Amino acid sequence: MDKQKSVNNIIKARKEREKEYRINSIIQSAKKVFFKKGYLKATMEEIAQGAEITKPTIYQYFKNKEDLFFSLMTPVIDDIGIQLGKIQKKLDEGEYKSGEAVLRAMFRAFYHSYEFSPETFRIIQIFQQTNLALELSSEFRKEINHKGRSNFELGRKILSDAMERGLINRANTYTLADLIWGLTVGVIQLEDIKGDEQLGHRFKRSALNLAQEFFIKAMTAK
Amino acid sequence: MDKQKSVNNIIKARKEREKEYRINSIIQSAKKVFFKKGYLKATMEEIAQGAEITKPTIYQYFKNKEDLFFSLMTPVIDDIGIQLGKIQKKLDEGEYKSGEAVLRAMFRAFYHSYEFSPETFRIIQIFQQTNLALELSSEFRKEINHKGRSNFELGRKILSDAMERGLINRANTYTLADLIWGLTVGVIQLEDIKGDEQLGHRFKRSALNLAQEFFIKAMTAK
Amino acid sequence: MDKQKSVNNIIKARKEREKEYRINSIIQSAKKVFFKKGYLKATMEEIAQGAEITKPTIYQYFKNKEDLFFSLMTPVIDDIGIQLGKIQKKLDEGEYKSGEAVLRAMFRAFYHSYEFSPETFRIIQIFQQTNLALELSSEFRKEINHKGRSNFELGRKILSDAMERGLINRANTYTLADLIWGLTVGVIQLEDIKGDEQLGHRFKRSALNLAQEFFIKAMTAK
Amino acid sequence: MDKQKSVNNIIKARKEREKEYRINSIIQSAKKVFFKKGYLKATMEEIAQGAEITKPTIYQYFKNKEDLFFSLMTPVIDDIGIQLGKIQKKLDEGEYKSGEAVLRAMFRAFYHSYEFSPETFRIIQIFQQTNLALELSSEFRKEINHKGRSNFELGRKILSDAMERGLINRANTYTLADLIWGLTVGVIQLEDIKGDEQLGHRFKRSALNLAQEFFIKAMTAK
DNA sequence: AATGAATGAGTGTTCATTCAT
DNA sequence: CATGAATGAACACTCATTCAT
Repeated sequence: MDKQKSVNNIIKARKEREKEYRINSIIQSAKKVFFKKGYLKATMEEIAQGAEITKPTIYQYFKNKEDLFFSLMTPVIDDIGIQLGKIQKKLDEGEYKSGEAVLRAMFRAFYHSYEFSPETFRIIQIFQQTNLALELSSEFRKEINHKGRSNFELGRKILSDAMERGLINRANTYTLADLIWGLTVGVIQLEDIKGDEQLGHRFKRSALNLAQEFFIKAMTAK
Repeated sequence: MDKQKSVNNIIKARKEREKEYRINSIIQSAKKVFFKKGYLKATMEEIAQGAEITKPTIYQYFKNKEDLFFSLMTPVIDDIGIQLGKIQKKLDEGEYKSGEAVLRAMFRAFYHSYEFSPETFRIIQIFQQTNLALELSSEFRKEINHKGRSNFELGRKILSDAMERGLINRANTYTLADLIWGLTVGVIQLEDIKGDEQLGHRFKRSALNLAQEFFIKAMTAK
Repeated sequence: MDKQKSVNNIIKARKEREKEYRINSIIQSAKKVFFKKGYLKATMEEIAQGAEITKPTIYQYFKNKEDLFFSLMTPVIDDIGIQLGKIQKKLDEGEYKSGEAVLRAMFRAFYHSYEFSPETFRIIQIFQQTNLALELSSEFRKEINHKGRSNFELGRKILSDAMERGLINRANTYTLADLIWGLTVGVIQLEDIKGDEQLGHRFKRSALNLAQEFFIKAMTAK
Repeated sequence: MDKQKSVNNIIKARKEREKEYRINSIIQSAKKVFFKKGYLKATMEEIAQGAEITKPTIYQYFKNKEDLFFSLMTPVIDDIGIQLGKIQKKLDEGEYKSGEAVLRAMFRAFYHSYEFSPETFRIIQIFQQTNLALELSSEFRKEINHKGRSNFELGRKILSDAMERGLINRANTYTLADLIWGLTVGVIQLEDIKGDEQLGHRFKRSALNLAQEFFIKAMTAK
């Protein structure tokens, strides 16, 4: 009997794996399609084809197009939050000896998700655009906006703590946080576009690096 | 008979005026609607209503939705080109005494169109998004890309000239030009979004100013 | 110039006629299809085909499926209301010499719309069914329910007035009004079904007539 | 070995019981859902959930949605047939002393199923609607229609026998049978609708009672 | 026997675009 | 020149039904 039970468990585990695999393949395909087409132009049909399934199967795992889209966003935003949390902790523990280190870490927090998965990162941009234009059902909108705001506040906190500790120059933390985020997104976006046009791959990313250097220099200059 | 001819001319002139007026009202309405809804969500119907005409009339003056959209873009890109041209000229004539002045002028060149008409400026962002997603008919795409590239080259030229003259520090001009543009667009975009959420109006625009200050400081630091 | 104006008027009038014709052909087709298939099974496609147009054209004249459906209902309900109104007026003016005349008139008020257009009448039945099951947008639902109730109240008023005047026997007017309506609808419904099955065409309608006779006899019996 | 056999029988019996229990729980759930939603809006999913099983299990016991639906109908129709059969028998045996008693019994035959289970009764109404609209597979349609007709003939027979015996006035039995059935269904239907709108619960059912009184009075009047 | 998963076939609705007037 | 009217092509989403396990 125990044997039977363990066989059942094995089957159950396999099914679980397959389910996760399925969800994952949908997510991967959705990422690609949303990335390539934007929210509105992306069709469930194309996403399904990319995942090698049929449309209705998507609806088995995701309530609707919005739900699917937001499922892509959440991990990125969460990831940024986690990275920022780590910085805050290290800062609290006095592990940063220079403002440069703090700022570099912050930039990396944002840049991290992009490096790991540029497609996913651009989902955020698409959200920012979509957010302006579409009436997204507030259910998800609220959640996302909440998380976004919470990340923003975390960033501000880090900056103001770093100021308290005399690691970086004083400035309006709202403005600063905006600047870092806007700069990162704007430059990445531009690079994406240029990348599409094959206009000099080797220069990609260097703009962002340069931006950081300038930013850091300015914020730590005596 | 001469009298008749001149009457005809007057009528012709009026018709011309009316035509321009009509085109202009379409463009103004299109600007608003594209701004508010993005390219895909914008409908010809809504644009027509805003221009107080009916849908088919738009097609009298614009080949299709794309054509209309690009008609909005061109002046903005041209405007930036003109501003950059002026800077180049002043630079050639040795009128800039400091790197700060040059860079400030460059930022203003980009920022100019936004300040003058935020709606129009955002059309460019929408284009950047759309460009990635839509299969835009290459006819316009080429034209726009050509102009964009030409602006980019103009910007690079200004930067490298300024370096030659020892006004700003040496750096990769490709990267620098990207940085200025990406930073401007990214921060404006962010401010637009935040503006929608009413999350602190007074901080708007200051992020962009701060970014410029940092940038200038770093590029002119000894 | 007057000539031109009158020509324009003629054209305008023709267009008006054509428009009404179009709307009418949609309504006729919708009637048939809703009648044949019921609300849910009826498709906009089939209605369009019946009207010899394409689907989107329907949406030029009707907001959506519901709107179209209710557009069919309203006239029938209104017609009944008008018929009842006439009865009330004649009753007020003392024109009915017997209870039999009043009741016969009431039955005819309901039966009138069926005789004139059985399809349209059955729409009401479909509404009653649909009303139970579907979440119809309350906008229309309210309007219809209001009219229905108002007809019901009108019927009750006639009955109670007739009682006051000693024309018919006293009874609960709520119950009576329900009875007349339920009986009419129920019998017509049954006849429709039987008619479909070709089970004795000559008996059709006689059931309703018989029901009326019984009803009248009972209500006017000493 | 006999022991084993009897154990097997016990198990078999249990399985049989469980199977019946399962079928019954599906039927109960289906009744509720069809009642609430009508044939088309009712989903197999919701029926399954109500029966605390999953969709495919339904297909173990019922060929398809239609089959399930008709499985609900048959008992109601049979019940009416049984009630009518009893009346016929009593009539044959001369147990009815008055026409009133016969007619009252007939009404009760129809009303019986409604009183016992309004949900089940409304299935019949839904069938009448659905029958008109859907292309039901003729297999079941025939069976149902046969039973329906047979009930109808039974009703006619009772009426004509009662006429023969001088218990009720003479009239066309086809018409009369239609009238009784149409009246019952129509009034119940109306009451159901009104019940939903909470428009006077206490008046419910009284319309049907009143209808019966009128009917009886008219059929037995000298 | 029961189920998780998958899917084919459909349906209402929207919108850029065209055309006769 | 302007427009009322029409339409082809899409697309999100649903559901009865099947199948491997």
